[in-house]
Amino acid sequence: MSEMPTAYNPKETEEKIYRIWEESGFFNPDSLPPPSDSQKENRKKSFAIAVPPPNVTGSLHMGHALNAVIQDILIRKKRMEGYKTLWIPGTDHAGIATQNVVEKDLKKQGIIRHDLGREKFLEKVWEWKEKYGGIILNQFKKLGASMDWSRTRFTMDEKYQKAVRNAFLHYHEKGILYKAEKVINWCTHCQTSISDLEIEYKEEHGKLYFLKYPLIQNQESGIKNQEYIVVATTRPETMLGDSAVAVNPNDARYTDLIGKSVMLPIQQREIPIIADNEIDTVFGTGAVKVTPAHDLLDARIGERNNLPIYKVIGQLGKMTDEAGICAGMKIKDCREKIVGELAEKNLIEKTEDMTHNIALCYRCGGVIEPLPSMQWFLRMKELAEKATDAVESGAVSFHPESWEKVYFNWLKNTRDWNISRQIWWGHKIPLEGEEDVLDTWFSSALWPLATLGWPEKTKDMEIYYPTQVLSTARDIINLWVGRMIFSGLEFTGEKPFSDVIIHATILTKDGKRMSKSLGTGIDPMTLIEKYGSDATRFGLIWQAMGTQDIHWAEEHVVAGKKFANKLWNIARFVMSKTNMREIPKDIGTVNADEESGRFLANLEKTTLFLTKEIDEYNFGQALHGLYDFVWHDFADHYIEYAKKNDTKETQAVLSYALDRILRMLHPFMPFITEEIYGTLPIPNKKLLIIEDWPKI
RNA sequence: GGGCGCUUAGUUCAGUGGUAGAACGCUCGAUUCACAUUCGAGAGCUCACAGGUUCGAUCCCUGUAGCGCCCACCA
Repeated sequence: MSEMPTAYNPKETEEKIYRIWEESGFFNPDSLPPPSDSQKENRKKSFAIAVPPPNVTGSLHMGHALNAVIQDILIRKKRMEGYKTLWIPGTDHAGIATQNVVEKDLKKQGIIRHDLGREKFLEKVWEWKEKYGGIILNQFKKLGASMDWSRTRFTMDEKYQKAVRNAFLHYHEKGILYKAEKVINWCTHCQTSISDLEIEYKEEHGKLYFLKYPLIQNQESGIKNQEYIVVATTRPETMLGDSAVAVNPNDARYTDLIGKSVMLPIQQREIPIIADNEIDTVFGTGAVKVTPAHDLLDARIGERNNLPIYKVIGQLGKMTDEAGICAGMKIKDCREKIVGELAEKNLIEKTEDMTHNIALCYRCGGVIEPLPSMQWFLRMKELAEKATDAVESGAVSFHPESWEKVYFNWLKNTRDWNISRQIWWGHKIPLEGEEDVLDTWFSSALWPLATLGWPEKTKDMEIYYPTQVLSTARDIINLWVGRMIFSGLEFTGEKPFSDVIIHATILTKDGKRMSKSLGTGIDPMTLIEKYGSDATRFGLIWQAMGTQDIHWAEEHVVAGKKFANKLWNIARFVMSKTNMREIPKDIGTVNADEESGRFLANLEKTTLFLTKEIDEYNFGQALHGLYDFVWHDFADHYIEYAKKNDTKETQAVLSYALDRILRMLHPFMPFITEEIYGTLPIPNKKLLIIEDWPKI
């Protein structure tokens, strides 16, 4: 005890302790020592988590930190309970996102991607990956994550490429992969297609133009007293590519006009008036100009009615030759010109102000143009059904359960998945003559499989698949979780994991999104530097009470630091009072007085509560309960009592309680508990990380 | 347009069909004796609002308001 300073110093301790853990090899389930008697039964079972691989675009943010701590708590508890416990680390190549940050970085040096050429550019990306991938993994260590580093994976490492190739070819042979020219979301900045899930919408003030399309009047038409049909649009420039006007078949205003034609102004093209059920009778005039090339709804209408496609907007966001008088112009200029022309011809009935959503790329913020493009698609129907069944049957469950709705909703409505991307950084499509790469989520979808060695029939697959827990943020439930579930089922016939934990989102104190670019982000590493890793973990979990978003408050990290110091001093006191050589194995043998009995009953109750709350993924509740017990019941109350009643019995209770508290607290605050445990004079003790979880 | 969540102390949040809680902050006091990163005491919440169910509602139901999020092709 005398060698323990009065204040706990995390800096000195944490690095040392992490090294001891790494050297022990206990993060790797293959090198666990033989189980204790109480661990024996569980050792037959495995408990595995594949960490959601952070993008190699930068460093860990608060969400990563919270998620890592949640997983580490589960892993550490299971390890103590005796399970073959495996936590697989890794990083994600993050296609577009990484390509973008590297491009930005090169731009500072005045270099453009195309100057370098594909090969040289990819070298630069790999350099970036080495640097930032390393930083990220090191940050996990700082957080105390007990990951098996010998199994570290990257979504583009050699074996992973094999897995991706295998998956692609499987779908291909199965016949649910097809190549087609369809209207997709095209990012004019990234110069690639992106999936529906990669779009962000931003509200913008704009105008709704009411355009008059002249009806073609001839003897057959029989049209009387009506010269125009009026269509409403926010994008007048796309009229250059119109191939029809559509109305709802039940719209009495237009019944007579269905089957008739209009003369498309400027282009001077005769186009039909058709009926389509998807037209909303309430919006605008109830008559819609149909541009099959540049709108997803119009594309469907076009397909149903066999309309010709006029591609008037090109991949660079400029008007094409088919745009006639606007060929080569920027979209904005074209709009001005078209509006001018139409106004001159008196073909604009009116304009109205309106706010509407414009589609932006979730990575670069560039404008998304829907346009026809030759792409690879994965047929989703059967896969979505598999993914739905897995959750409906209870094979996979969400925590909190309410997220299942979000999941089902997407699967029910999802369209075929555009999996090809026209960027450089990613998995190449494994077919002869194909230059494109795969959507980064195509490879992410294989994460739980590929990290265990699939498609090889590895020992790891046998032992650890399916994994148990997948913990992540809500915003990638569909982007990632759903796709992992159907991939797992498709390739192994088994779910990839059984429990999906959707953790809270960390916001700023006033409920705003944490964002690096807005300067509202907090760096978890700064907190660790300032308060220590245990305190940071404490602060994160303390606020993670459930589904409620966290309005981040640093004072809880301060509380964590104080708590660590409290624990330190509890240990100093207990060691000064007792002989820890004699921790009673079974406290039932201690002939305790009434006060001690009450305290011990509380200890049992807390153990029970804690175990239950962790098992139910209520981490905040678990920590609050434990904190309360340690500080108030143990320190404030029982230690004070033991000072006044310094007997063999109270000493036994003190040492018994300290030992157990260290075990219970270890998943939450692993460094300090290991450090204290290491100073206890107990013969033949092991590292706390593999000691028994207290049994009730 | 659909769906979801939230509203409880100054702040961040728990919680329960029957005296309303924690942490931090605040006030007052203590202190050689594990810890001042401490200890003790205390002030502070008509549980968003309005109805309803109930012997009893902060909790259950309905509605209203405010805030936030997700999904969707309002051209």
